[in-house]
Amino acid sequence: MTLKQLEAFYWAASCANFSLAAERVCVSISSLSKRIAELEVSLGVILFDRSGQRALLTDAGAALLPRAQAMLRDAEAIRRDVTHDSGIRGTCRFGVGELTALTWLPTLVSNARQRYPELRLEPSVDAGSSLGALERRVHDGALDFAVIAGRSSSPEMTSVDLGEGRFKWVGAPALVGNARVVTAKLLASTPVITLPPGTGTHRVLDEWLGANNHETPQRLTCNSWGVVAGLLVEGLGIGFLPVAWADQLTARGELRSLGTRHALGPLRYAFYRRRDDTRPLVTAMMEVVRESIDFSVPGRWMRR
Amino acid sequence: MTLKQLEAFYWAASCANFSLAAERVCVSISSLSKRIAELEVSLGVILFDRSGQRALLTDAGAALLPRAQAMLRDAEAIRRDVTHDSGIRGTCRFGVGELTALTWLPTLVSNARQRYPELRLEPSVDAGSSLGALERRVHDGALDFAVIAGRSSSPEMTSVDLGEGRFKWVGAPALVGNARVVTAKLLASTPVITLPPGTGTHRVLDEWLGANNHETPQRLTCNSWGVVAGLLVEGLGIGFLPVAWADQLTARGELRSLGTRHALGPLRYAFYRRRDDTRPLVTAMMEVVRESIDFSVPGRWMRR
DNA sequence: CGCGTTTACGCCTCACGTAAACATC
DNA sequence: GATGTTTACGTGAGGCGTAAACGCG
Repeated sequence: MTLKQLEAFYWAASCANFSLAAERVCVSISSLSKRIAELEVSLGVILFDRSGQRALLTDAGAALLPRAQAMLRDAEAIRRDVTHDSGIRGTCRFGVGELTALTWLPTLVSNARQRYPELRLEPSVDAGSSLGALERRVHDGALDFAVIAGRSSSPEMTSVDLGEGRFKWVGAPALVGNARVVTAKLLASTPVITLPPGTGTHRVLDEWLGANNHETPQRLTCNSWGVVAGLLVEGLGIGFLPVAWADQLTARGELRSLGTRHALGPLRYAFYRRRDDTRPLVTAMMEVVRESIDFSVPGRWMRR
Repeated sequence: MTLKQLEAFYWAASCANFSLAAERVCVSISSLSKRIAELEVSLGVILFDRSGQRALLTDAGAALLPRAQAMLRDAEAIRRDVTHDSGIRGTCRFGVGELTALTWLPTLVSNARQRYPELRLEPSVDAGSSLGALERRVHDGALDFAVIAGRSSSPEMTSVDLGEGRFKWVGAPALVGNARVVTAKLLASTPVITLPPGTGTHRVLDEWLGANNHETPQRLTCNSWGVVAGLLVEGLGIGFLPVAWADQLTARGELRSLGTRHALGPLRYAFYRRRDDTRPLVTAMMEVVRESIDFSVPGRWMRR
């Protein structure tokens, strides 16, 4: 039994498949498989049930899992304490939505690089695909954490609230004319440009429509905030943008702000991580996220 | 950092020198040294101060020691629990005095072999050398434990009381004639045959002499109980033997029991182990010792 | 046939022991 | 010179990745 074997086993048991685990451990799938097989020989116990297509933990494997985790945690603690070093190094893969990517992600990367120079960051931007995609990738072990709108659905995940983003209704001056508010008539005559169903933003729209008893208007969706803003500026419909973006474009005269009876609900963001992943790396990154997150950034792509 | 490196480090730090540690780990001194050197490189810390003749723990090494021990303990616990196995295997080196060796040591070996068939026992009999020899060998790491008369002197050792052995004065019929008690006159005219100074038995004699205000008689010492008994039977002096031995030889008529005003003090035996050695192996062996120890065994060598 | 895991195999590193060298007392 | 540790070095096992094979859906 070696620490390498325990590490291979732990990640293989924690990730969706050996492939993802092998990436974590930075070895080939073949080596990962062999390390696990050797651990099984060493302990004289079968850890995975290979009868199916994917390897599943046996009871013995489930019994070993927490102990292996404890060993790895202790080993990490030794490296950290004896070396007098944060121990935050290696690779950190995380996911964010496109809105985050376009606003405070650069701040996050900058802060993280400054605080943990030896940490290699691999942000993965999920461009408005279905809401659960990032969460699933965290759950599968492909990502260390994700910043997502909404709360966790799986009991194996934990989410920590990070604050909320707010939106403002806007429309191109040429489209809305003298209108200053979003009326039922306006909604009936022009499409709402927003993100696709399944995204947090789309849900904000649904809730707003329900609260205002509006009929469902025609929707024009695109999975890119940049494109959404562009379409709005082009006057192809009305919609809402993050407050900072809306203010900037309104100040330039490219868009006009539209009032509403009820304000758009906020979009709450949360830090998602696997409940059983207690690595200091993830907690450290959560702190960096907390101090980097800022919904008032106008978005770099706008600074033409 | 590997478990092997931690193991090498732990035993090197716990034993008196690398030689003894290498025996524990069952590798050459060279390999042990290299493992430690590699651990130092891996952690980026010097663990031993090699300036002197013997390697001494540095502060960093002292900080690592308990953590390394914890890691090894956990690793052992995994092997034990996952394998559903006592985990008592390998080699157990221990020391006993000659009196023990001649009485209940066979019982101990038998019980231990029955209970832990995979455990290889290496008893080391200390034939009446100085009292501290066995204790020092335990302290140095050459032995896992020892059964010694008397209590621990070092704060790094713990001793657990195991019971007491009692003695009876005897003399050969031809020597003592009609005498039935040990008198000052008898002590003045004939030597006392016993173990050498520094042994627990010798101390029992000293205390008895003091309690009875006897002058120090002539002593004939030998580091072998067998020889002592033989000399007594041959009538070369008086002395005392473990009760069971004395009774047996008295019943055969080879010796005659001698009364005294004050009885000989008991010789208390204790199980000695290093305080910081918390291996289940040692505790398990202590249990076997407790159920094997029996001072009423007449001693196998007597069954001619 | 795709996906996930294992096996085959050549390569090369690394860990081992023997023996010599080194250092301290 | 005795004791204790490290270095030199040749050898062999074992861990690695590529690529092919296997097995389940």
